[in-house]
Amino acid sequence: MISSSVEDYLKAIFQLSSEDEEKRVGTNQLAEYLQIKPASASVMLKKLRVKELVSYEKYGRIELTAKGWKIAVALIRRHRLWETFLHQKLNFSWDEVHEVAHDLEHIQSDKLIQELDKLLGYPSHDPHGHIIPDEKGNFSKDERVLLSNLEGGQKCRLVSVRDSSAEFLKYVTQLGLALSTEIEVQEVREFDGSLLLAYDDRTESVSQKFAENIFVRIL
Amino acid sequence: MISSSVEDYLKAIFQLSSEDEEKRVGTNQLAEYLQIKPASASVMLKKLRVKELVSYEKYGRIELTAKGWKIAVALIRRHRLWETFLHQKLNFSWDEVHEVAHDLEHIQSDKLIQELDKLLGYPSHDPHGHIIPDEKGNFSKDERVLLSNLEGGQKCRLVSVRDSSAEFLKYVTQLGLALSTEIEVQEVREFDGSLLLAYDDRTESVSQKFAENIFVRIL
DNA sequence: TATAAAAGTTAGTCTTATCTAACAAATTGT
DNA sequence: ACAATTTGTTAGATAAGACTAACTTTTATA
Repeated sequence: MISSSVEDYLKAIFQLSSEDEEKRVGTNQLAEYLQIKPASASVMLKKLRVKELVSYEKYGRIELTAKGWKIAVALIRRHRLWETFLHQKLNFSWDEVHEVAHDLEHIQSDKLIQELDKLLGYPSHDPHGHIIPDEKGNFSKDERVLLSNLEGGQKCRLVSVRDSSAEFLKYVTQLGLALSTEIEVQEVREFDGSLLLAYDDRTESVSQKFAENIFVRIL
Repeated sequence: MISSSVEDYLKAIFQLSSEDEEKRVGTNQLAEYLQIKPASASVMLKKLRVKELVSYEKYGRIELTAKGWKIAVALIRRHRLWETFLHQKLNFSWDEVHEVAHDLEHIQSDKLIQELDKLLGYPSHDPHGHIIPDEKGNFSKDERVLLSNLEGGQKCRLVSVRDSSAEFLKYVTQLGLALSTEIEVQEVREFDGSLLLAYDDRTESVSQKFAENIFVRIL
């Protein structure tokens, strides 16, 4: 009925839209995210519009319709449930789950997802700390903030990562950080925005860019 | 690297070849099995030959090369492990597992399959009683025979089904038969080959065609 | 053994999703 | 405000895998 490619496009638009509330999603950005050429994205977007999955005017900002949104959220739900499965049941580390989950998420079977959810005990978050939408597509939003927004002296708990690439996750792990690690921001350097962090009896300095990819809950 | 379509073809050739040891596999048969037209199969076969996955001469019988065989067996292993997973962990009945497993089997990740195998406790058979090849592609052959080959008075145990279609499996279930049911063949009618079976305090008559799709071990 | 039927192949078309090259619109900067 | 840059679009090509229609080879049968 609906192809994997189409699903990927919708999910990508969703992800890009939610990264920054008010940032417009454009053809180039989408193409870059999907690792294809802008021309290909442009062609596909026209088809998605015909199918009423996205809405936009030529050269304008791209948005999902209600129909497109539903499909995207269902896909995210499936992706995160599979990631959780891989991590929880099949001993995949958090930097290994993404690729395989990307293939698994395209399998269309309501029963499969419902039962998977049950098997995992209806988890609320995936191994990267991302919220798993429920069957109706409800996202319980949790108040989290980027580590880069904190100031010296504040304490927080790591709740999720923004970048789920294996590369970044390995780096995080190497630093001894994980979900729910309690962190104290000891200092923020004006000069380059780097932060000095204290956690678990260690002290590490991280770049601003790093901090922009870590979500925390302030304590 | 290797597409789902190619995998499907190889698996189909394998299945058809093992159905009847000495029956030749042809284009039409393959097409019928895969639910496509013979012309499409013909074109694809040419490509598979170029890739050295099958060997045959024009208009001749189709056979897998060692390379093709390996891929087919790996696919069967994945298929049967997924079926077992769906049945054992996700409450799918034996007539529901096939379709979803068909999608799942195409996901390529060695770790995924290894860990799945471990999670399931290294099962030897799938929910239809079919042997699951090991990682090296070893098939421990078990001596089983078609129910249709038995004679009146013989006792046996149901070990697997030949047809895995939902339709057939529902019928089997409806008759109160399942894997490991102990059956006594009370009578075989010369006239139409139908059998009178006794098992679990009931007596049922089944057609020859039905009996040709049930594998048993003689007791 | 000649011929009809069955089985298999080839040629050409279609769809989906990609690409490159060329072009058009929008945005930015001076 | 107009040129330069960035962003987006169109046209035409390609690859995979399916299709139909027409043709060829093999097999079965009268």
